[in-house]
Amino acid sequence: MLDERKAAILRAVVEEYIDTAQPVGSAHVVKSSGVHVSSATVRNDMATLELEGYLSQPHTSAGRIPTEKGYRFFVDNLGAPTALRGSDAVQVRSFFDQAHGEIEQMLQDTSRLLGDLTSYAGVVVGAQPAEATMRSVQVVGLTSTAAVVVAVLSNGAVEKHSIDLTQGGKSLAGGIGDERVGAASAHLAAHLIGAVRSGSMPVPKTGDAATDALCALAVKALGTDAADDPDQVFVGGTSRIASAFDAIETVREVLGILEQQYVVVTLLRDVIDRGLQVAIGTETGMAPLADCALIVSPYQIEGEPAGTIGVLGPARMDYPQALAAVAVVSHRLSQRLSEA
Amino acid sequence: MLDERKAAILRAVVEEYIDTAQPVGSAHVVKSSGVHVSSATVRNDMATLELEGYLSQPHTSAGRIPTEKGYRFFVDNLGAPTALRGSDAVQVRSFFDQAHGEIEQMLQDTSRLLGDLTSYAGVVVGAQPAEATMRSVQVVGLTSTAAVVVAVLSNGAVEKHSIDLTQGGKSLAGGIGDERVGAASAHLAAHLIGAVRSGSMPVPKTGDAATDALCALAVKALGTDAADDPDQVFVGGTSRIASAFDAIETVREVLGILEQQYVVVTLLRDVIDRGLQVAIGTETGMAPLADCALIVSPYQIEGEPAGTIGVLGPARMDYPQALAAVAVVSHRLSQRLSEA
DNA sequence: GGCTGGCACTCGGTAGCATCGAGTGCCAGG
DNA sequence: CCTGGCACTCGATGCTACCGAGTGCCAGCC
Repeated sequence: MLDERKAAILRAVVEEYIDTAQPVGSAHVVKSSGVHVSSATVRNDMATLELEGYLSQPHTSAGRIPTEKGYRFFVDNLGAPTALRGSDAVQVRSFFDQAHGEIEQMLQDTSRLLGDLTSYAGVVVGAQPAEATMRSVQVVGLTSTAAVVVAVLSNGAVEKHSIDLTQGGKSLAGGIGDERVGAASAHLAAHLIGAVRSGSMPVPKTGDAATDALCALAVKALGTDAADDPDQVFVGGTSRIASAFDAIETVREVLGILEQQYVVVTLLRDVIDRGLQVAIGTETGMAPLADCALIVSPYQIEGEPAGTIGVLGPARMDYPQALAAVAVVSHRLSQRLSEA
Repeated sequence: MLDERKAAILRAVVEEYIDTAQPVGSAHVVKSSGVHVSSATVRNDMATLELEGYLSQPHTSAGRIPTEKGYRFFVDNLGAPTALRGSDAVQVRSFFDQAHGEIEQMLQDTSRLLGDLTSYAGVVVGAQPAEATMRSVQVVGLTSTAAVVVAVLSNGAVEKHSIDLTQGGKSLAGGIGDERVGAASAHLAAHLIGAVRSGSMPVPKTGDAATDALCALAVKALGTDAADDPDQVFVGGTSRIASAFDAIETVREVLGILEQQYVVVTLLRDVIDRGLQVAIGTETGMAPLADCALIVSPYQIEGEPAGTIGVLGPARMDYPQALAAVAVVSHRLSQRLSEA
């Protein structure tokens, strides 16, 4: 463990570097850290901190820069969470007061809100309605070989899946008439409404091969894990990534990551699963994010874990501010989604 | 109009500049343009071209760069459309052969495909099902003060709108029971199925105030113009924007535009409405896109105009390649969406 | 033992300067 | 009207000198 003074020095270096993106020298630390010792003493301590891996030096005659370990110590020792800036608090409040309508739209807007609050990229992974029960199930025929299943879940989510009837084996080979679609729709409604959505929902046979085949396709479509549903990832404020790094190549790589919804979901889930709230650099597990930090927080609906929000920015991120933003938004979002 | 040789010189400058991003000198033009005159002659012509606004000079002793007008002349005189590169043609073919499932997913993937083909950002604006008829309308209650209307349209689109019953005036003030939701659902289905979706769909009164109020809310929700539905905009390959410009500020601005779905829709629509296929620089009507070019193409479903695809890249874009990509993808997409 | 003032040293950044060369404009002659 | 020739421009490149922020270390002090 670091002694009091070294911790203060480290903290000062991190804060200064976050602010200026310039290597921090011992003189600056003396001015800003509140430790009342000479710069020579600070230098000695900084040398030790470098030896222990908290700081590094871009070149001999420059100041120090925090390492990943340095940032980690910093966030682990932040102490009491900061409050949001007043104007930001107002923005969050008015956002959630005005929020209404489609949940997807709201989550998308929330990702943008996170971006606005932090000047980094905001990410929202939507609720996985795994535990929801079905309120309505309906099959609607479009052509003789295409149909859609639409299900409304108890949490208000609407799921839609296309069905290609040519996939349904020989009993559907010739297409299917409206009456059988109707029969299948009624049959599914009768047996699935009230059931928990899952990968294996038993539906009894009707005796009619074509109707049963259609039901089977519909059930299969409905059972597809919603976590794989790419509509459930929302990223906002990506343009801010361009301001966060000066190496254009880094910008490209980070944007490339954010484009891949599946990767983003996995990333957030991994971090949450490891019990982290903040992942710095290699802690994210993704090489292109070596210069990034990620802050995550789960949110709940009616107390049940529902999804994750996060902020992705440079490792030299304003952690107190970003942590506050993520915490507040996660809290307000949970509230908002639970009250409906 | 430009004489033969000046046109050839201009073409050579544009092509070279697109390739290298370096100002092009008279000597290079002689080598690459096929005009068999001396560099001095080319210089004279280039001076004229500059005077007429097709070229500009970053500074006195440098080569020439195409102006917006120069690019415009270039694309207007491209002649026969180029074919896609072989490998790209294969990629398009296999993409559409494998495409299946949800239309939203497919459009999203299409935007990514466009990005891959051109190395710029791909944009797809989804079908506006304004002309579609309703195949199914359903109201599902969630709580005593919230419900959703779900409509399936003849083109396979599923529309979902949340309804907040507290907005429904005093007849709904106390919430509403399941039986009335059911009544409203049946009533709407009876009168709207088969109707063209529009902003004003008449629904007769039932005589029950609460049911009528709910119906009114549902109809209003359904009538909302689908063009405003932000789910209908898909942008892919944004990370490539980072490679397309060297000024990081430009990257930020362009990404900022692409983030605003409403702006993107408007942008594409404006360009299409002006009858353009290519919009260069200020032709886009957006100041931050001064260094960009946009290629658009509408696509059809069953011969009916359905939406727009496009590619946004730097003004020094590989126009032949990008035009070919947009044309082919638009064609194949139309085909694919019509066959279902 | 730990802190401090002092000092020599390092090395990236900047300014000044000469040089280079790609490119131009122009002109006189074919 | 085209061309070879030529003087000129001006960004890019490379060199040198220098500055200064910052370091490491040491001898001395509390």
